[in-house]
Amino acid sequence: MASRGQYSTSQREELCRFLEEQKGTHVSVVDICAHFRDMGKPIGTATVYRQLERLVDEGEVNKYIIDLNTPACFEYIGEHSAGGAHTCFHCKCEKCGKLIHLHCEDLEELGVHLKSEHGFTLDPRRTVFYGICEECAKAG
Amino acid sequence: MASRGQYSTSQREELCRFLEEQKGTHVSVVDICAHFRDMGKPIGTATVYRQLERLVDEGEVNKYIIDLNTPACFEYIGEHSAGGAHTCFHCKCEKCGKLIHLHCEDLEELGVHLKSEHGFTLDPRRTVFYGICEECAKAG
DNA sequence: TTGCGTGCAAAGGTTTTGCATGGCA
DNA sequence: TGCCATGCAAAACCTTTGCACGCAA
Repeated sequence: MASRGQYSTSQREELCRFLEEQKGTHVSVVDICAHFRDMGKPIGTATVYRQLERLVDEGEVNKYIIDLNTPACFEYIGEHSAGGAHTCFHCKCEKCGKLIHLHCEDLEELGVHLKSEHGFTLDPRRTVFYGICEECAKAG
Repeated sequence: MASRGQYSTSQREELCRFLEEQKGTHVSVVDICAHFRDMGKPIGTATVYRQLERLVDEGEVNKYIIDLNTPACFEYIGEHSAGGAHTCFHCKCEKCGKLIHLHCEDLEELGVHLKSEHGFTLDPRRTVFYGICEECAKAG
């Protein structure tokens, strides 16, 4: 969908391309800026934020809020994919602080269950599972 | 269980009492500070943050993040459920802010799944499902 | 030419931290 | 007495905003 009355700039193009390449992971604004700086073609932070906001509105990108004091994560999910928008879940280790991204089909059940049994519409983008990761559990 | 080697101060006592009185709603750090300032017995912002952090660790208080650029919300949820009896999950409505307590057997599966499939030990006390509650969903 | 996009710098607001003081046990 | 908690102020942090310039259409 062509944006209504909005321009397509080289920065936007490159940002989109980069996000698509990262499909499956997420990146923070800092990551993005660092990438383009390293490429020798820096993009202003404000621009990145503004374009990401548009992309989120357009449904091409998901924004994840892990917690305060952790920069937001962004993930490309494809063209305003009405139907199969595939969002992922997050686990945050309370010990080491590591963030784990889960693309797990079984977890979709959770949303279904909450909806049918409890009438609650889960928002996976805001939901974070807290606990202890495998390594920390082994370490004691 | 007395906190291990930690003191109980008047600030902590008063903060706890205030939070208990607010049970069912959520308050921000700014709300808390304003309350005690109005009472003529101000408590430093840093102290409030530090005590809240302890209370969250102890499982007596939940911390909610509605979105970045909105101060975090805190809510008293009761004494440390130490023994573990039945763990209670929480759903937070992003629209009306309502907190829903779920005592649901089926949700125990979530912990089992995360453990067996992803090696992650879920901490139900700190995990909050974000989304839209039934009423708000109907209201559109 | 029109007006949106960019980029820099500064502001905005929340949360954290350093350090000296005060209070609990 | 020893150690933790407090409080102030400053720092750190992410994110937003103002404004002049540049570029797409």
